[in-house]
Amino acid sequence: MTKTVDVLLPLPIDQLFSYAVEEDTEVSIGDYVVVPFGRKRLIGIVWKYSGKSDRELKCIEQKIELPSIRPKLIEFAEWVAQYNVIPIGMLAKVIMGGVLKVNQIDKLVFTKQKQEISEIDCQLSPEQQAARNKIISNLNEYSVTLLDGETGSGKTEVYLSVIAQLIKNYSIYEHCLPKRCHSILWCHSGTPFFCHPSAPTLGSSKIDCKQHTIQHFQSKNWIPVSTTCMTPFAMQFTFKNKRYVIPAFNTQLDECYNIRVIFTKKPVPRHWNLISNQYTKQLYDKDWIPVSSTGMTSSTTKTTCKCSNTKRLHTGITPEEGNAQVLILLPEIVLTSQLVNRVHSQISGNIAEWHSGLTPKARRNNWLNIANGSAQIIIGARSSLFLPYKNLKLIIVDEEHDSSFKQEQGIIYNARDMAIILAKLENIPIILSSATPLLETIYHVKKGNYNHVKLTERFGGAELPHIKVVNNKQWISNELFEGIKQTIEKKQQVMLFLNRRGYAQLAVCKKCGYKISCSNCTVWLTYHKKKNVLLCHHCSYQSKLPEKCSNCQSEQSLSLCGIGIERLLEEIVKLLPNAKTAIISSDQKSLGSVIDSVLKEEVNIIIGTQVIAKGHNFPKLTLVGVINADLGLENSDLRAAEKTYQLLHQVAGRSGRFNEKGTVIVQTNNPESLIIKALQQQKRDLFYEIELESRRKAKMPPFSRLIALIVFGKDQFATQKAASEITSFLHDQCSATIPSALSFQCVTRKKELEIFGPSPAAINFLNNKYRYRVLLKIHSKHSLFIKKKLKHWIKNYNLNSNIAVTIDVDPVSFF
DNA sequence: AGCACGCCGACT
DNA sequence: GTCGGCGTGCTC
Repeated sequence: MTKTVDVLLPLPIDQLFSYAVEEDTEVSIGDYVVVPFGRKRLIGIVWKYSGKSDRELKCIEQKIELPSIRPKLIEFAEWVAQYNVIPIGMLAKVIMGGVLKVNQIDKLVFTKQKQEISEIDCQLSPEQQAARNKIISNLNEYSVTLLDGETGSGKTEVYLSVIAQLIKNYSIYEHCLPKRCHSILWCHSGTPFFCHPSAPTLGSSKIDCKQHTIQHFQSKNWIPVSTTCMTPFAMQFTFKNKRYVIPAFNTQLDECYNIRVIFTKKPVPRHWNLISNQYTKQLYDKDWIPVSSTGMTSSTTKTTCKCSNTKRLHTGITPEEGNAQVLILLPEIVLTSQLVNRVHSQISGNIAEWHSGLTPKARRNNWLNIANGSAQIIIGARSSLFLPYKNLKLIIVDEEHDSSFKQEQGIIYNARDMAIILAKLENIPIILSSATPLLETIYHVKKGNYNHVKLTERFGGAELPHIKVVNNKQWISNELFEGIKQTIEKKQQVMLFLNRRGYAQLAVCKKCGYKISCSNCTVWLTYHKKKNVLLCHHCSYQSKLPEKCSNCQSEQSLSLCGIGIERLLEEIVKLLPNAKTAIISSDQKSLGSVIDSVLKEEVNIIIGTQVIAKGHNFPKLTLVGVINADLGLENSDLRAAEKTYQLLHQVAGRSGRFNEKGTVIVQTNNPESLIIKALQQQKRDLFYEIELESRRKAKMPPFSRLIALIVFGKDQFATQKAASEITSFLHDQCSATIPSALSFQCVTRKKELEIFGPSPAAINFLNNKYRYRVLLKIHSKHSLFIKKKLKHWIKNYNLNSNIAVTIDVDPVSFF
């Protein structure tokens, strides 16, 4: 009987496809294969062994010689797909990273970069040292640690130092290798002692390790094992005069891990083939990989291959089991290259960047480096979670509160949350770093689920800025104006923060009150003076500013209302004609040159939106002006308060570093609000406490779970109807009269689920489509039941309609 | 996702 | 008469 396997293909489908495996090809789970699909050929991943099929199956054409993906990644992908209600095929796409294409297989040649690991060259303060040690003491299993501290307290230094240590723990020094023996085994203390069956030669030849070699490995908790005797069924060895006997080799193979086998330059003994062929194959199947030392000749490599999975090493990829891999997740692409540079200057190791902005060549190279284990530090955005790591040992989520971790387009998932799941599955530690953690994180810290490492000292003893609150009556209040003037006179820099792009929020007719709105969406168009267009910030629709009102035809009646950063710049120039200004917003293509000119002090007033809140350090900046602190609170968003607080805190943190104490002037209409008070008095924890309490009362996350459904379509009536239908379907499914034996369950379910809506979305009409929202609030731990029902309903409903439904699990935005 | 098939309008 | 629009459906 021929073997059949289920293959996952990179298609937006929630389905696996079965294929037959021909006798002479050997595939196992996790391999990349080329399969015929329709009239095309595609690369997919062997996902599982398949059951019987009643149809004639096509055959797998070819196995691609790449390291197969780890079983945990399959588990993770399944989990993510199920939790977020994503078609599983979409995960094949992210795993393969857009690198594996049928017509480019020959390009998958890996160029090796060999780098020695060197010491970290930055000095940690005693506090940072303590934080580092606390984290390092617990690197062997799953744990979540909140690394908490103000901007400038050295969170990055601490985690980089942790990474350097971790990588060093796992790396094997070439110069430490003993010269005289054929092979040596090292296994991690605390793990069962198992040895590679290639060991028998050790029985007769003495291990001649230099003292410092042993010390080196012992200091890293590795224990040398020398075998004295070995049969296929039992093995003995001695360590520190104590004799260990391993009864049956293969029965406990599953438990082996953390064992390194190092081959020396000498050829592997001939009888290895004879004795251990089947066991070697088993080891390969269990993902044991020999670490070959450099200098091994190609003929030796071939000998090694013969006795195992013959094809694995043919691509020229040397598996490097010894490397540990660390993933640093960042919220935004622009931050990755900055961090890459910083890491390069502090740790030397193989660094790979990963985000959607890479060139195809870099993408391919980085992916291969990650897949074969030679990339040690991976700095990436959301999608890097799904890469086929070989030996992932630590995850760091920097700026963990940042809502950019929530992917809103295509597949909807929250990379921060999924990172925690991945860490749990892999049983590895994860560090969440932020000055203003998510409320959820604080909640878990309080409950004792997460560790808390706090840094309280800022770099160079810099003090927290002084925060003044001013009533928001003018765009630029007198206090702020005076502040700017004084700061410039002192030859320091000012940053003005206004979270609104463009020139004016909207154009309104003075005669009839008509407001110009987008023709595709129900939003007002924003006037951008530089481009001289009215622009829709949701669908990018553009139009010219009309001469006369399109509603009442009166000429010259349009008035521009509201202030955006372009207008703010104009006002500043009016007030301070000699000021040297720069503007930073997401409308610009390259931020780098602007940031450079700020650092070179060619600029003394920086005006910007959101983007300036993140990451950039300007040493000469001592005054931050928040033009309108209330902007984020306009929409009815569950997290509005939290997000606004985080943003303002983050912006305020830009002010005053090194030896200058900074000032922040906040203009607001609600000086008495909790957010502003907490910000002004620097009482972050009080804010969190009150906010948590209000969430508890409203039974909102983290005290419940939310799922948002967005129903959208071109026909308003049909869309509304579909939204009502899905709502009543859910009502029926979750509270209907069900046979009495199950009734208890149903009563619970009724209590467990609340359904709100349908209601027109905050932006009722977007991209030419009408939108309705339904919000589900789940009070139990498990939401899978509902997700399955939803999936089913959508699958059937979409068969004959123009209506689409997106399912947003744990929504972050609510428009 | 692609890429077919299929069923109706403006053209040599 | 046909070229071509994109609505629907399938891919092991």
